[in-house]
This record gives sequence, C-alpha cells and structure tokens, in this order.
Amino acid sequence: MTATAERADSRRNREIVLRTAARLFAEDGPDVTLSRIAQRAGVGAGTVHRHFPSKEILVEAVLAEHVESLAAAADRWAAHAAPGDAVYGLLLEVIEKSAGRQPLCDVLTADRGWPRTHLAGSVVRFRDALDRLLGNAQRAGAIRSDVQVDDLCALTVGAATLVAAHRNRSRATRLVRLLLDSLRVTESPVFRDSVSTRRHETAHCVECGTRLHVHPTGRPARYCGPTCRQRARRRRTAG
Amino acid sequence: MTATAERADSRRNREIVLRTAARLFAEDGPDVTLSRIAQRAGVGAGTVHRHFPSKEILVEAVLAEHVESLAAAADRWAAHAAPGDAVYGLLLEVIEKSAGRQPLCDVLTADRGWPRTHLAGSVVRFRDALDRLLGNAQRAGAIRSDVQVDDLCALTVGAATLVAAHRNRSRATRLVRLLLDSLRVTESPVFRDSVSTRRHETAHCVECGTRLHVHPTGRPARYCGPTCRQRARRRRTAG
Amino acid sequence: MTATAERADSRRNREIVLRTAARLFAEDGPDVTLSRIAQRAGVGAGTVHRHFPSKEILVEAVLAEHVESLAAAADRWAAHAAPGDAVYGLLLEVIEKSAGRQPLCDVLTADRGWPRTHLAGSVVRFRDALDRLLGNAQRAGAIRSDVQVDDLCALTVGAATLVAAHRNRSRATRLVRLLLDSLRVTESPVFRDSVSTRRHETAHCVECGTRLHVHPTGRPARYCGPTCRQRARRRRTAG
Amino acid sequence: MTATAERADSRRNREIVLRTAARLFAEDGPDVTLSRIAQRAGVGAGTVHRHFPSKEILVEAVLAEHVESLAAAADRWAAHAAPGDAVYGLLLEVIEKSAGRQPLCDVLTADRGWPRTHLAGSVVRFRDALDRLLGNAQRAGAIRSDVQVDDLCALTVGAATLVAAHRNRSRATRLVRLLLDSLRVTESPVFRDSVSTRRHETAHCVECGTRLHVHPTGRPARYCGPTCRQRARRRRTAG
DNA sequence: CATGAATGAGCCTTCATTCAT
DNA sequence: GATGAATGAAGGCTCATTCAT
Repeated sequence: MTATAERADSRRNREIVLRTAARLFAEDGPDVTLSRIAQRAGVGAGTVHRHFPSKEILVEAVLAEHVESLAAAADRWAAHAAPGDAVYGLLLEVIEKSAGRQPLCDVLTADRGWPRTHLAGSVVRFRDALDRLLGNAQRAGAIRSDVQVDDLCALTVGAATLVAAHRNRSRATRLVRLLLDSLRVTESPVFRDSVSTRRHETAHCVECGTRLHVHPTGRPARYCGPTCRQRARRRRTAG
Repeated sequence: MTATAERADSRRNREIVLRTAARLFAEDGPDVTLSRIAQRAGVGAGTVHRHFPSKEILVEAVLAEHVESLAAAADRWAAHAAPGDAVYGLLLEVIEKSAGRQPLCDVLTADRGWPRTHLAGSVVRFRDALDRLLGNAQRAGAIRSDVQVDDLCALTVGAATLVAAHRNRSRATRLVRLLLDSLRVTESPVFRDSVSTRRHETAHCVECGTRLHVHPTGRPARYCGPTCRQRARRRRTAG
Repeated sequence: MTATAERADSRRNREIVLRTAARLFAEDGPDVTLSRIAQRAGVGAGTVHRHFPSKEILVEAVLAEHVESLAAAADRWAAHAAPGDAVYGLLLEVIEKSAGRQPLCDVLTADRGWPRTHLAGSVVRFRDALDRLLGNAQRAGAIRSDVQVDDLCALTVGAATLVAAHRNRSRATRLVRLLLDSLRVTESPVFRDSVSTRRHETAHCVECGTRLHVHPTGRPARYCGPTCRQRARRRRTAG
Repeated sequence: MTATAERADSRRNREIVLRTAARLFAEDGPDVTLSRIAQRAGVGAGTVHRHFPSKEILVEAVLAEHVESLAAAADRWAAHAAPGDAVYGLLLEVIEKSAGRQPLCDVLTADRGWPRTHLAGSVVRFRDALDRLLGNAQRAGAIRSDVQVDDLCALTVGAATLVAAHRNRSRATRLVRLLLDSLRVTESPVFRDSVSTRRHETAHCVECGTRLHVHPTGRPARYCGPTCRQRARRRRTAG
C-alpha cells in the first residue's frame, strides 16, 4: 500500500493547509499572504500551490468546506428536531459558526463567479436545505409565512456580523435570539402580505436555548435545569 | 492674498480626494489603489499623499467623516423627534447609510489602533449621542431597559451588513424594521428567549420609519403622510 | 515647460530601458529576466513596468523598433539605388542587422499573436516595401522571376542565423553574398531539383525507440512488444 | 536475473524519456518543463532525474543523440555515394532533420560549455566526417575549393532555420537546393564580392556537380558522362 | 529503482511611498 | 504646492531539484 500511504500523507498536508488557511482567513481577513499560510502550516509555498493552484481556489475551498458543514448542520436539524426548533436551531448554529467570517456573506448571498463550481454546489445544497426547513416551519406555524429563504440568508449574514462586532459574546447571542423571535408568527401585518394564523407553543431555556417541555398548566419554566438557573443568577448578581 | 488663494485651492483638493476615496471605497472595497483614487479625483499621486500621508490615514479620514455625519444625524434626531422615534429613526438612518461599508463595522465596535486619534474622537461623540438617545427612549418606555449602547452599535453593524447582503433592498429594509421592533418594550423578562411573549401593536411609516398612530379600525396606514407616499411611489415606478 | 522637461526625462528612461533590453535579448536570448534588464539599465523594476506593462510588451517593443528600422532601410534602398542593387543591398543590411536576433525570425515569418498591434503593422510595412523592391528587381531582370517575398523573408532569417553561427564573421558575410548570387537570373530551370536524396530503411518502436526488425511484407510493427503497446494505449485512453 | 531485468527496464525508461524530450523540445522549444516531459513519457519526475541529473544534461543528451545520428548519416553517405553526392546529400539530410531545432545551432558551431563532454565528442565526430566528405568532394571538383567545414556548419544551421521559418516547406527545400548550388565550382574568384557584377555562364553535371564544358551550340549536356547518366536513370526508375 | 509530493529560489507584477521637476 | 515618474519591497506563482514512501 505504498501508493495509499503516500496519498494519505499528501492528503494530511492538504488538510493542514486548508485548516490553517481557514484559521488565518478568519483571524486576519482574506488578505493573508500565501507565504504566511504556508509558514504557519509548516509547509513550503509550492505545497500550497500543489493542492490549491491559485489563491482564489484556496479561498473557495475554505468557504466550500464551511458551507458544506452548514449544509450538514441543516440536515442534522431537519432529522432531529421539530419543525420550529429546526429553523431557529439551525440559524443560531450557522450564526455562531460564521461569526467573523465576512467573506461567507458574499458566498451565501451574492453569486460572484468562483473559479470552480464546487462552492456554488454547496451553497445551493445549503439554501435548499434551509428552504425545506423554512417551509416545514411555516407549515407548522412556527415562522411568519412571508419570510423567504433570501431573508434568512441575509439575516444569518447580518447576525454573524453582529455577533462578531459585539464586545460581549453572550450578550450578542441573547440579542440575536431576541431578534430571531421577530420571525415568529404574530397577528400584526408587518410584512404587508403576511397572514398569520396559528401560534404554536415552544419554550427554550433562557440560558442555553435547549428546548423545554411545555406543561399545560403552571408557571412556565425558564431554565432547562439548576445549572442554567444558577449561571443566570451569577450573571445577574455580577452585573 | 496668494497664500490664502492657494490654501483654498489645497483645501478643495483635499475635499475632492476625500470624497472620491469615500466613493471608491464604498463601491470597490478597501483594496482600491491610491493611484486609482488619484486618477478619479483628477489629481496626482503626490497630492493624495500630501494631504493623507499614508493610505491608512486616508481610510481613517473617510471613516471619520462618515462617523462624523452619523453623529450629526444623532444630534438631528435628538433635536427634532420624540424620544422613541429618535432612536429608531437614527438606527434606520445609520443602517441605510452604512450598508455595504464593512470597515465601518470595525470602527463602531472594535477599537483597532488607528494612526490618528481623530477617528476615535468621532466614534466617542457618536456613541455618546446614541447613548443619550437610548437613555431618553428607555425613560420614555419606548425601548427595553436592558438594551445597552453596545447592543445598538453591534445591531447597527449587523443590520447594515444584512441590508448589503440581501438581494432585495426593500425587503431587507422591511426585515430590519421587523427586527428593530424586537427592541420595543414588552412585558417579557429581560432578553428572555420568548416563545410565549406577545407582541404589542406598532406601526411605522414604511418609508421613513416614523411611528404611526394606530387606528382601531380601517385599513392600516402605511405612510406617515403624502410626502412619504409619493416618495415610495417614485421608487416603485423607477424600479 | 516643466511638464515637457519631465516628459523628456521619462522618455529618456524609456529609451534606455528599450536599448538595454534589445542588447540583452540579443546577447542572452529572450529569457533574460526583467530584473537584470532593470539593473543594467540602472532603473528600478517598477520603472520598466511603467513603460512596458508586461514582459511580452517589452519584447514586442524591441522587435517593433528593429523591424521599424528595417522598413526604413528598405525605403532608403528604394530611394537611392538601382532596382537590382536595392534588393541585394537591403537583404545584406537586414541580415547584418538581424544576425543573432533569433526572435526576429518569428516576427518576420510566423504570425504569433502579439499583445499589441504595433508590431504587426511594422512587419506589414517591411514586407510591403520588400515586395516592391523585389518586383522592381524582377522587372529589371536582376532577380529570378520565381522568387517570392516569403522566400526572401525566410532567406533573410536563415542568413542572419548563418552569420551569427559562423565563427568568422567576414567569411560568413562572403558566404552569404555567394548564396545571394543564386537568386540572380540564370537559364537553368526554375528551382531545379538538383541533388539526389536517398532515404534509408529503418523502423523503431514508437514508444521506446528500440530498433525493430523490418519484415519485407505485412503491416509494419509499431511497438517492440506488448509492454510498449500497452503503455501507449494507456496514455491514449488517459487523454 | 532480476538485476538484469531491472537494468533493461531502466534502460528502456531512459530511452523513452530521451525520445519524449526530443519530441517536446522540437515541438515546443527548449522551455518545456520537466514535469511535462515526465508526464508525456509516462514516468515520474524522479525517474527523469535519475537518468538525467539536471535539465541541462537532458538537453545535452537530446542534442548528442541528434548529432550522433547526423554523424552516422555522414558515414552512410561517405560509404554509399559518390564524393559530390555525398556532401550535398548529407547537407540536405542534416538541414531537413535539424529544421526548427534552434539549440542545435549552438551545438554545431559555438562551443558553449556543456556539463558533460559526451556532446562535444559527437560534434567532433560529425565535423570530422563532414570534413572528410568536403575534402573528397573538393578533390573530385564537386565543390569550391575555398569552402571550409565551418562554412558548411554555419550554412547548415542557417538553412535549417530558413526551412523552419518558411511558410511553405517544399518551396523552402527547393530554395535551399538552389542556394547549395552556389557551392559548386565556378571559375569566378573565391567568395567574390558579387552584388554589382554580372554572372557568367556555367554548367554542371546534374548528378555529381562536376563542371561541364559548355559548347556554344547544341543541346546542353546534363551529365558529365555515362556513369552519372546511368546512376540518375537508376534512381528515376527506382522512385 | 520508481513515484510523485515537497521544497524554495526566483520570476513577473503590483502598488504605497518618495522625490525630482 | 502639484505633478507623475521612480522606487523597491512584497505578493502570487512556477518549476528544477530533492526526498520520503
């Protein structure tokens, strides 16, 4: 298996370069030099070019991998959560994962011509998955019927930027949750053509967002358990 | 008075360069070359460097002027609008004006070390003005009491990105309005992830965001008056 | 006249770079590096690129100037010499001037696509002038009537190479003169096929070159054996 | 016999690489990359370097093989043709075979320092063989006595370039034959400076180039005697 | 011994900055 | 002051060569 072994070695290098590039792009923006990436990855400049013939292709590969993971997340949420939870859960996950990754914006919304088609495919996969989740949630009455997948993409991008811009990460997250709530159905005609009908019951831990079982009677629970309750108390008394 | 005449000429040149740079940065991103700016401004490369010794300084000057204008807008809203309207109006104006200007994000939130202190001062002025507006609004009960000025800054940045990322500008604007509504007071606990919160009734001019008096019956008004109705019509027919 | 003075300075630089490039191309072939040209010209790398935005453009400029001078020579000979002398004089001058400048070959004969049209124009000018001289000489009976301008171009290129290849320049020149005499009119049949060539019989494996035994009958073998046949097939199917 | 088998395999690989390199050098010039050669040869880059430690050595090997084949051709012509036929036949064969192979020029005439002495030896062998043929032909009166072997080498190189430069291969060949005829003996002074003089009447045996006595009347003789007439007939009937 | 991935020096080119005019 | 040519330090990319598998 000599050939296989060598290929494994090469693939590991590719992996290292990709990961290093992703980190540096996230940290320092898209203007990082290839030499720096190569240096940090511990390989020569030529190795980077062997795996990614041009810088643009490297950028695309990084983005593609990210979008790929987002699409996987969408599939995960679709499989394991109730319609309403799925969209919100996915959006939150995407926002968290994408915070600070500005070029991701371009890729999820605008369609620049990328040298290879791989990325475009991933984006389509993600948008389609998101669209399905959105449809399910709307049919379940968990989200306004006038929301479109483009709205969600732009919202995602904006929220990711918000999170990255905020000095306090946890406040940012809670703010994003508050904003996302705007998408839940209401009777008010904000998006002009919206016709809201039903209102479904869901509840999440105020601290960590875990879904809570809703009891038909009694005071609604705010936390998923003592851990989160205590954590919230600590923050209140600290503030 | 040759000296004075020359100084006037020089100042005009500075203005032209600044304005051209602002336009090109907005259009083509922060990687525009100085030669292009000089060429578009109709001056030589040396002139640009006389007024702005380095590219970073030019970038800072462009940002500073933008933030300056935002601060002025804040003052305007403070002077001429009710507390509640002022914050929302200002936020919308800032978002509209900043859409697509990504480096503005950095400046409003993170404090990168800029070569000259001018920009930092402008940012402080803006934040202070925004803070005052926020306080007024909160005292007037028009905005949640747990919102801080940092939240608003990050929100601004995120919304600006959202608007820039959305393919449909008017949908984006309406989406942003919907999100901003989340900040209005509710009976729900602070930053609660609020499945079971009810939204109260609000309505705003879809053109300028001014709050509208809600009549209990009849077709809801969409505009605050003929001026905005006409403006919206003009945009529709132009599109 | 400040502007004029500066432009004069710049033009001098351009001239220096062009001349240096011409010399180095002639001396060391077309693979000289731009840095070396810049260094020898006593300017920075950027200056070379200001005047000649790409290496190809620089090469073209060098060639164009050369061809330009050849065309001028053609005009000179046409104006000041008898028809017969003019062609031969021009050919000799062109050969002398072009000796050792191999890329000139490409330009006078083959039409590669050059980035700028300037060069193509010069070549056409030269060929037209040469064609006119040729016609005149033929009408005057000073040159064989079956010679075409393409023959002269190729001859020029070959003779220039000959001169450059010969160790003794003056012998080379006299040899070229002798050869040129072949073009003068004779009674012998046109372009007589005057020397016998005999081809010998051999065959080799088209893959590895091993000599093959030639069977007097049957379809000739192309490979020395199954190994090479298979290898060739693999390459063909690999595309 | 593993060692023997391996050695045979290795030698075949060497042959393949050499042949591929020769082809690519001829097709695409001397700037072909080694990777391309390796790829086309169906071997790895390392294999190329095992057989030819540097690119220059590979180039030299290609040239050496070519010159080797030219020397063999010289021997063949010496063995099987009359003195006059031999030189002209060889020159034509060399020219045909070398057309378009510019680096061959350098090798036949100028002595660049090649890393290995192999090539120099081949060149010497070729020049010696050519020299012998030249002497024979001169003694047979088939070629001007003032021609030296250096002249022939340079002429070869020039003619090869001419052929490569001409757009019409068959015209080029005939032109070259015409030029070669200049080397046949005449009564005119050696290497006459001939631009402005008239040519005198000469006639040569079409087969071996011997000068013929020109009768003022009657049909001009084509052959120097029965031998050459018969030889020409044989060739005509064989073709 | 073959393979092909890794290396890194060097190429062409760009562009912020300097400086002579 | 204004101009725009000159500068030269990187940046992206290539490719001959080396080396681990």
